[in-house]
Amino acid sequence: MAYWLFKTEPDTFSIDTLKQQKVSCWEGVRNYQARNMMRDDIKLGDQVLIYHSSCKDVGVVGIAEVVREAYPDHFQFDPEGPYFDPKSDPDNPRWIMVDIEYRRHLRLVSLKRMKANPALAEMPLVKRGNRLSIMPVTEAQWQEILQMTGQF
DNA sequence: GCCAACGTTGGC
DNA sequence: GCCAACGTTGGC
Repeated sequence: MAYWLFKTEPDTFSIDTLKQQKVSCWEGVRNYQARNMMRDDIKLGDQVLIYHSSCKDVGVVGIAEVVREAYPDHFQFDPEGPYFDPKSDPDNPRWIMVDIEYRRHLRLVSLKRMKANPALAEMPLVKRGNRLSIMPVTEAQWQEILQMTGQF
């Protein structure tokens, strides 16, 4: 079982939305590096940290679990939607998504605290200018972040 | 709203 | 294949 961190803007889709829906597809990833991780590495049962970006309280806010592995992201074929990609071929879809299921909220672990923690220095998230919306998390980093919530 | 950093595009 | 221009991300 592997660990991941998924970024989301809570104004669009938050941990609360996920809790309401229980299971949600993770559509709209339009970055090749992130896509390749979903395609090749993200497996059923993997654990996911949910991270809120571009908002007041930036940081890790909860946990989810992968409940469906990569399949075509149909939003790429919706010309009215925000994730439309006119260059994607329906017979060979360019973009994929996975489904995740809500597990629990966590007490916020802010980006500020994560940046200040030497144990997390190697996370892409805390490195300057990183824009990956999906990134791997090591077991040590996972444990450290859970510790930082003060809940465990 | 600003702007630095990054990925993508397209001319050559 | 280079690289400048452009658009987007995302913290602040």
